[in-house]
Amino acid sequence: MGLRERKKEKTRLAILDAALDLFLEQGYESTTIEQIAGAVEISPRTFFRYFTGKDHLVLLFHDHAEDLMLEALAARPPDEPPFTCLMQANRAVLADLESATPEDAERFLKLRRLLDEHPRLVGLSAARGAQTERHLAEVIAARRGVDPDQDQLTHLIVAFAMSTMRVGFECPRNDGTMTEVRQRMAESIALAERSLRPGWDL
Amino acid sequence: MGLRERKKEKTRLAILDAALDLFLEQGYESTTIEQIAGAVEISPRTFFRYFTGKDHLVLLFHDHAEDLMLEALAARPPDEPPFTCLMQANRAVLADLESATPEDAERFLKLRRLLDEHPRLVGLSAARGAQTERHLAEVIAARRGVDPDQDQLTHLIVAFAMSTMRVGFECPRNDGTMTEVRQRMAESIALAERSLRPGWDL
DNA sequence: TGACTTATGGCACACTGTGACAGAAAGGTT
DNA sequence: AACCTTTCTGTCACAGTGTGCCATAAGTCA
Repeated sequence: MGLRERKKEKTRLAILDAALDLFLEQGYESTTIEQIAGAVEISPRTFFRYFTGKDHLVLLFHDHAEDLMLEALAARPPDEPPFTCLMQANRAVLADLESATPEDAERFLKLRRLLDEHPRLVGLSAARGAQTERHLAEVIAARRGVDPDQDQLTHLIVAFAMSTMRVGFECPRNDGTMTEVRQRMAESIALAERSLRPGWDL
Repeated sequence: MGLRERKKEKTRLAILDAALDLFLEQGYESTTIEQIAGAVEISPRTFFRYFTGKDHLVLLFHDHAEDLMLEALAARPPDEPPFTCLMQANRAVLADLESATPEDAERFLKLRRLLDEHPRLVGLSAARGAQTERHLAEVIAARRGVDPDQDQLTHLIVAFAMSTMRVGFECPRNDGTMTEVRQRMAESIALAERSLRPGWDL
């Protein structure tokens, strides 16, 4: 990896970290791009070359999680029931989180605190989730051999799976440690699996 | 009702109708507030006195639906299982839709077409849905006698109910008639009810 | 070194959204 | 009718977001 790319990645993380701290200090809305750019000594114009906007900073994890889920899904045996697959994909995201560097773990926990404090960001998160839902629905529809535009069950399966994930991550305000998140997420998955009728997703 | 209020309501609907048509004609993003205001001959400033922004126009139905659901929920017997209640609340929204004036029905169908054509608006819709989910979770938590900040099952119940609603409304692209929407919605509710274990929500 | 590719900063611009203020319209009173 | 009060409206000013364009600076490679 050349100097150029290393420098870019460094700037990228510097922006992200500065932004997260500013958001937590003075709130999301009241933090301007100009302030973020100022904190890492770049021009506001350059900020937009790294991120599409303030929102993007909050959704980095969602981007990553979606990638992981699609990967995990592709790796599952084709005859595995769809909801089971999706739960495995959820666990894959969780596993990735646990194997993250301390820096990334800290970023994730900061993000979680941010979501707890700013309901608007939960909305943002949900909007991004809708996008992921569409992508997952494509894959699950293909697995089930149905047309994603016609089959409601496919969408219901994906929506339930995403709900499970969201509830595990967002819902009960926790003390903000990684193990706590792990527990909550596992609890949510167990709850969902126990709530559904066997074979409902076939 | 005085002249003043009648006039306001007229302007309100004029803005809404003009906006929906413009959105469908030239797309959501490429329609500016200035154009909408121009179409109904008001100043852009006045637009913001009727609606908080372009988004608000798309979310009027969601506002209404949330009100209906909260009302319906309050009217259900206190010992009814939570998910059953929520499904009844969903049906209440559907019933309201069916008893709507032809004008309102047309607005709703235009909105649906809009959502089909603009994925970003689906995200918007999901963000608004997250807000409704929080409100519903408060009510359901109270019903179940638990702390909404601690109980995951409450959030899962609400999330599943909202998923059911969303899938019924958004998912399979239909031909755009009111009876079609009714069928899809009923199908989605039936699907959800059949998928869950009896007593899972207690 | 010199020629190249790419990143950056500055500028102009369109759009959204809000506060402040002055004038117009509606409502009520005598 | 004339009057005052309340509410709505338009104009102006302003901060913030986000994008296209172009010159310049920094990195890459021969």
